Amino acid sequence: MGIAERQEREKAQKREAIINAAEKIFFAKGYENTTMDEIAEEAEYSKGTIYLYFKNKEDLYLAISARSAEIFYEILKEEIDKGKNGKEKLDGIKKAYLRAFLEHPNHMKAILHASRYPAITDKMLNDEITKLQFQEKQQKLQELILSAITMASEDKSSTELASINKEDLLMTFLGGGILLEGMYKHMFDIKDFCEKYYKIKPEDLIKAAYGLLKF
Amino acid sequence: MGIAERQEREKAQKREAIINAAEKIFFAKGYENTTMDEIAEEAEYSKGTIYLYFKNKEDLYLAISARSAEIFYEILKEEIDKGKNGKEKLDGIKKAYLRAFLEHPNHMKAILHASRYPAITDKMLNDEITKLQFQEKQQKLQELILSAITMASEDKSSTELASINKEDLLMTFLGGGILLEGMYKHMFDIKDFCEKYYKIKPEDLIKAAYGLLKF
DNA sequence: ACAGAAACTGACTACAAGTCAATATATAAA
DNA sequence: TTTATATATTGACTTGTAGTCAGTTTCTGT
Repeated sequence: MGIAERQEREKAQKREAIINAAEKIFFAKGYENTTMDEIAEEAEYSKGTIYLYFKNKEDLYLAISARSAEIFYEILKEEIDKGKNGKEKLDGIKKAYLRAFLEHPNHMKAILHASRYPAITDKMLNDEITKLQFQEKQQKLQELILSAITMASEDKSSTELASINKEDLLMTFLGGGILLEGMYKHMFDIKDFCEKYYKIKPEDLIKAAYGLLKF
Repeated sequence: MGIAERQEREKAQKREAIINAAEKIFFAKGYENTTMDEIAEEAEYSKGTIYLYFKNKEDLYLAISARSAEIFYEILKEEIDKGKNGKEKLDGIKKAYLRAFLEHPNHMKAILHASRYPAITDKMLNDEITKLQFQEKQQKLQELILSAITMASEDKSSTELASINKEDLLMTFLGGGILLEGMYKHMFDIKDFCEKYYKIKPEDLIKAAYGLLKF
């Protein structure tokens, strides 16, 4: 039994090592200009081995995107947790976006770029495990943001926020995510997307998206 | 002289025809899944001919992006012009973004996707003609938005907007453009980008970008 | 020590971007 | 009208890279 566990651990470590090598090359040269041979060389494996751990080039890039999403989530959580009251927590969300882009430009780029590649989107929409992981993260993110909003709207000291509808605010973020190209392929098919993914009426999403551009 | 003019006109028409064919295939199958042979067949030319009109695949896609930017600009102008006062004109900006995404999803996608491809960005940054065209459009867009803001801030009826600093608002849009991935490649290298392109301090841009996420 | 499983390799295949010598067509000159 | 020159077009070819797979090496249990 110990052996099987060790084997699994080693496999995961090798996978990580390949992702590290790939990340290095991808970030330095860009997706299109990176060859699998280069990644293989950097990882000190043959190309065939890379394909034992990842279905194809896009799948490997997806792994980097997933890691990037994790980084963003951690920053978001950290900034929200830092806030002492609702208002501060909401400011934390904005701060997190900016910190993420300034401190981890390549990883944020990876998140935004993931949706470009058909195979990545396909896997996200059709592969059960990937889909579940994605939805789980998505939900954690929503809960985090919603809790900040809830606290802000219950916060007596911030009079202007107290009157704001919680669901509207959440939708603002979801709409914002779509406009920001978030990780979604289907941002463009807004009509379909609303119903399929968020199960809300497009009009409501549009209303929410308007909110994002409010100043 | 008449002949030379006709030749030029025909050349432009052929170019347009190729762009139309390419647009059809790209929008139907996506950039990666489209081959130059397919485009050539749709355009009823040989592949070699396509390369007489466009340097490469990315260059052809850039032409579609440019057309898309034109469409967006027209919608933006239309919605801003529709507004009777400053407040309505500002609302027009938001409406334009949403109309554009709902009515021309593929073209908006083309705008967002252009920055992904190295050769496209390269041409935008290094080819003098492309650069000039891009900056010209950029400026027209800025003027359009700025005029709406100016009018809004001078508008006696909208008390809340009267106090807002014009430059701050403009920067909010520029920052927003960056966050939205606009058409910019260098959105990610924020520090460099601020100084090179807009000649403003990053801190100011960040302040402006915060504004975008304000609710 | 051996058999079978698992991990790994790199030469090979398939496919698509981009090239270019050859060909066809249009224009100008004689 | 004929010929020469310029311009437009072609598609077979070259090149580069993603992805495969038959063969080899290494590990594990008996």
